[in-house]
Order: sequence, then C-alpha cells, then structure tokens
Amino acid sequence: MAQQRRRLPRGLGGLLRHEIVAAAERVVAGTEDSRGLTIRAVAAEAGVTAPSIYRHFADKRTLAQAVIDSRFEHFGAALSDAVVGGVDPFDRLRRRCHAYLTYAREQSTWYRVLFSDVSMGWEPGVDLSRPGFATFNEHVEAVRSCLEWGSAQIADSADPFRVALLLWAGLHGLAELPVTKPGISWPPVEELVDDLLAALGLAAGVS
Amino acid sequence: MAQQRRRLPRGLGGLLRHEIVAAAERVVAGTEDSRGLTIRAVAAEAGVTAPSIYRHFADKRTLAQAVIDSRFEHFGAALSDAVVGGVDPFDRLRRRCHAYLTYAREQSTWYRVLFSDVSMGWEPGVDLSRPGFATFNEHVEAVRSCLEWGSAQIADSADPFRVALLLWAGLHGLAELPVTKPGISWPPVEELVDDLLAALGLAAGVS
DNA sequence: TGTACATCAGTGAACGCGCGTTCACTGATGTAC
DNA sequence: TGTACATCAGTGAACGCGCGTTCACTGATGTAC
Repeated sequence: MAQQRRRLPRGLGGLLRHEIVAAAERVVAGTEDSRGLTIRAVAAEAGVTAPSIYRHFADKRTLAQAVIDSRFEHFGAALSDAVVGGVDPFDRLRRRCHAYLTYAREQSTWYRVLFSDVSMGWEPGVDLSRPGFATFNEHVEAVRSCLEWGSAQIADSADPFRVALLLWAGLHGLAELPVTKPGISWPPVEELVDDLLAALGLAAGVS
Repeated sequence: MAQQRRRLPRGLGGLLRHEIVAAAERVVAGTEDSRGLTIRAVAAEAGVTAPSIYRHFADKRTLAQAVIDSRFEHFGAALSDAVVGGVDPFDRLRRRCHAYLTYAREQSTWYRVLFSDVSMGWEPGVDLSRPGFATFNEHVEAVRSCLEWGSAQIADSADPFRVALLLWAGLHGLAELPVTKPGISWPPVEELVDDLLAALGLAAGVS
C-alpha cells in the first residue's frame, strides 16, 4: 500500500501551538482573573483571528488546560530552581518557600488561577501526574528532609505529610491574602514565612 | 412651602431590596464562582424580571457590593457566635478557627468570593469600617488575648498582629485548598488547625 | 363614603455587545513527476 | 529545471446566545377632597 508521507510542519512563520499558549499566559497575566481568558482575546494577543485557534485546540477548555499545565510547570520549575545552592534541608526548604511567595507576588493573577479557581482544580483521584501534583510531592519531600535532618532535636512523631500541608496552607494565605486584602498593612511575607517555618520546627535556629 | 408627604412603602407583597440580596446569595452559593452572579440569574431566582432589579440597585456593581457586605456580616456573625461558651481565650480562639473552617466548607463558593476574588477585595486605605475589616480586628484581638493570657509561659515578645496574620494565612489555606485541590487526601482540617494553634503558642497544652 | 388622581414596583420588548464556534474560502508552500 | 497539484494555516463572515441596561408601559395601591 502507498506509504503516506507525513508533511513537515510549514515554515517558521506558521503560528505554533506554543505561541498561542504564550499569548494566553500574557492575556491572563494582564487581567485580574481568568474571566479575561477568551478565545478572542488570546487570538488578538497572538496577532491572529479567532477561528485560527481551532487549528490547534479543539475548544476553549482544551486551550485553558494546556495553559494551566504550562503555568504549573513554570511554577514548579521556579521552586526547583530556587533550591540550588541551599546548604542544608532547612535552607533549601526556606528557599522553596520564598520562591513560592515571589511567584505569587509577581504572577499574582496566575497564582490565583492555579490555586483558587475551583473549576480548574485537580479532580479527585485522576491525573495525579499533572505538573502541579509533582510539585506538591517535592514540597512534601522537602519537609520530610527537614524533619529527618533535625530528628536528633525534634520529636520524630511529626508526620511530614501533615506538617507539609500545614506549611502549604500558611504559604497559600501569605501568597494570596496580601493581594486580595491590600487594605491590611502586611509586613514582608518573607519574614512571616520564616516565623512560620520556625514555629513548625522547620528552621535551623529552633532548639 | 408645601410639605411633601413621604409615601409609605407599598404592601408586603412588594419586592424588597433584601429579597434581591437573598436571591443573589443563593445564586452564587449554587455555582462555582462569582461568574454566576448575573442580573438575569438573580432576577429569575427572585421570581422577577431583570429590569425590576434596577428599582433597588443602580447597577450590577452596587448589587454585588451589597451582597458581599451581607455575606461578610454573616461570616463575622458566625465567628462571633461560635465563641459563646468558650472557657478561656485559648478555647475561644479555637472555636473561632473551627467556625472559620466550617463556614469555608459549608459556603465554599462564598468563602472564595469573599477572600480570593481580587475585584471584590478591600481597597487599600478606604472603607476600613466594612464588615470584613471588623471581623479581622476581632481575630487580632482574640490572638492578643491568648498571648496575654499565656504570657506567664510564653515570651511576650510575640507581636499579636503578626501572629494573627500567620494564623489567618494558615486558616485561609486550610479553608480553601481542600476545596480547590480535592485530589490530595486531606486529613480533617480541624485537626490541622489545632496543630497550627499549638505550633504558634496559641493552645493550652503548650508548655 | 365615593371618586379622581398621583405614585411607583414590576413588566415586556428591545438595544448593542462580546462571547464560543462554524463554515466556505484563500493563498502560500512543499511535492510529484 | 518546470509545472500541476495537494496540503493546510490562517481568514472573513456569520450564527445563536446570554449579558447589562434602557424605555415606555401597566396596573395595583394609597391619598386628597
């Protein structure tokens, strides 16, 4: 039977899927919430007409999912990059937390879309390999390393998973509340998260 | 000059402003986020046509503000009611925190609208008398009472405002993340917040 | 007490808009021979 | 090398929809005399 030759993608001038995702990322970053993510706005940002989006994504939902996956990967990479150069588990965890807050401050709209938008959250029991879940697992492991490293001093009854959830909960509040409630005079959140790490027995200075 | 008599409001059958607000509360509670809050949906829920909303509210923004104020009052009242019967500051703060999580669980859509919706947040420097701010002040005072009550045991260098922010941040995470990230197997958040209170020196059992 | 009238909450139709999506098309590009 | 053709990313027009909002109206109700 005749062997169907696969065409190469057309020239570099062709609009790539990646460029649409990048345009969508900019659209959301430039607004207050995910309401701004419309096919038409993404197309305009990409310099293209709206129907051409459908050459690359079946519908709006598929596009949104692709953009969210991309942002979760970017977020996870920012946290992983931040630990480079950390001298011990406490220091590495602290760097992760500070990077978490930096991302939330600099990409505040995206942070809220990733973590406060229920229609875009992780479904229970499915898709645990999604980028966001991998990042969560790294967070739990970072906490476990601290608890094990400091086990000579701290009662080893502490459950790393529960401590990690508690730390994450605090991080989430420090990431989001200064943005949504700017009427309160927040101290630097980096100081607050350092206090939280100390309170949870996840900092070096705790005896 | 002729004294203009003010008409009494028409009969009880007349549609009251309060009924529209209540309808709007139900509309949002029945959806995933504040996108569902439309003039038409509120009117339908109230059993009325859309234009009649404008007899009571200048525009959609004014209606949304009224509903949010109402929900903040309801939220604050739930927290205040919860402390009744508390035997000491630690117990009263713990009851407040549990009521916070209960509200977030039972009214999860409204919780996210009140605390994660940036377009509806408190503006910096204005309207500090809004119901939500009063509730925040009560939260800080509840933490202050704990720190003062336990001052014989705990170093009094702890700043109640900062500790209150840290506790609030943790509460916010425990309130929101189990809803937006149900793929993680969360332990009961009441247990987690008890751990957090202990870690922050805001529980009775801490030596 | 009776009647004409002022009041006004709610109605029904309509507007202009932005949305997601579809459809037939165009025109540049790579391929077959 | 030259030409006819297949491919396909992107276009322009159009659709049906729900939105916020407006407008003239209706009809029940309370008031003045």
